[in-house]
Amino acid sequence: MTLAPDPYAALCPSRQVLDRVGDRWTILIMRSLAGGPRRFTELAREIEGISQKMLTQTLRGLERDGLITRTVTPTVPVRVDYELTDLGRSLGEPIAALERWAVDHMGEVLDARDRYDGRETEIPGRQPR
Amino acid sequence: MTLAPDPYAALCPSRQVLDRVGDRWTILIMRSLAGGPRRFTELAREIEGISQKMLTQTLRGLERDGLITRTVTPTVPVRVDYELTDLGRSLGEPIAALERWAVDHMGEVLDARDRYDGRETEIPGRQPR
DNA sequence: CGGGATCCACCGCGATACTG
DNA sequence: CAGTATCGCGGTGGATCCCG
Repeated sequence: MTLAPDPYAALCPSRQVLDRVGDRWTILIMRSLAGGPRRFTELAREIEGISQKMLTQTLRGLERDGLITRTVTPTVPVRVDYELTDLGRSLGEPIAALERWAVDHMGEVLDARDRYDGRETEIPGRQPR
Repeated sequence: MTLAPDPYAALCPSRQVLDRVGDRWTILIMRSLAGGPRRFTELAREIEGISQKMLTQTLRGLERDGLITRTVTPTVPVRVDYELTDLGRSLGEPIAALERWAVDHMGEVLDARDRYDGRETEIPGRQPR
């Protein structure tokens, strides 16, 4: 920690992508934008539960990574549109693959969890019968 | 926030998968285990930078989700082997897709970042030339 | 060897208030 | 409308000690 602040950042590219994709809001925002350009308030409305701070922050990160564009129309009041870039759209494929896995296997995961949690909360001397 | 502690957990299955896959260590552990069963200390050695607490914690989570098995051999000292389940292995595919995207497009992302950061730190009156 | 328990520092994020 | 600025809390993870 004294030498390198984050030794993993430079290690694998997948780590960097996962840091983007893995956070709570990126996927939801990109899914919204997959339906076409969106204004700031539209995104805030479509993505239930997001704070305006996190929306701004995540959008900045996505723009920085070249996954979306931010277009300001200097009317009064100002209008800002966000839109996926080709790069952003290309990321949609692997994400979709992950979502397909989730949908296909979520049942098994949930079952596994039930089994695991059930085992843990058993009273040791008690027979399950 | 007063009604539901986490309204997103129940919303989409992809969210749950991403919470697993997205954290710092899951991918690294599963990649290690893709090479065959591993003991606790082997994992700790292969995955540089992980604390023993996070290794334990992440392994528990993976076991709970049915992605890995934990086998205890009651020798002295005890021996514990971790191994991917079929379910765990099946998750390898979508993850590999994501990693392929990362490798293929990391250059573009990095370029985009440089451009973005460059713009922001420009002195307004100064011409870039 | 393979953990569990505890303590603590950090900071991510929400809430709130203000602005062009 | 689309943000920025500030404050404060809670949870995450590292460090350390202990145990079967």
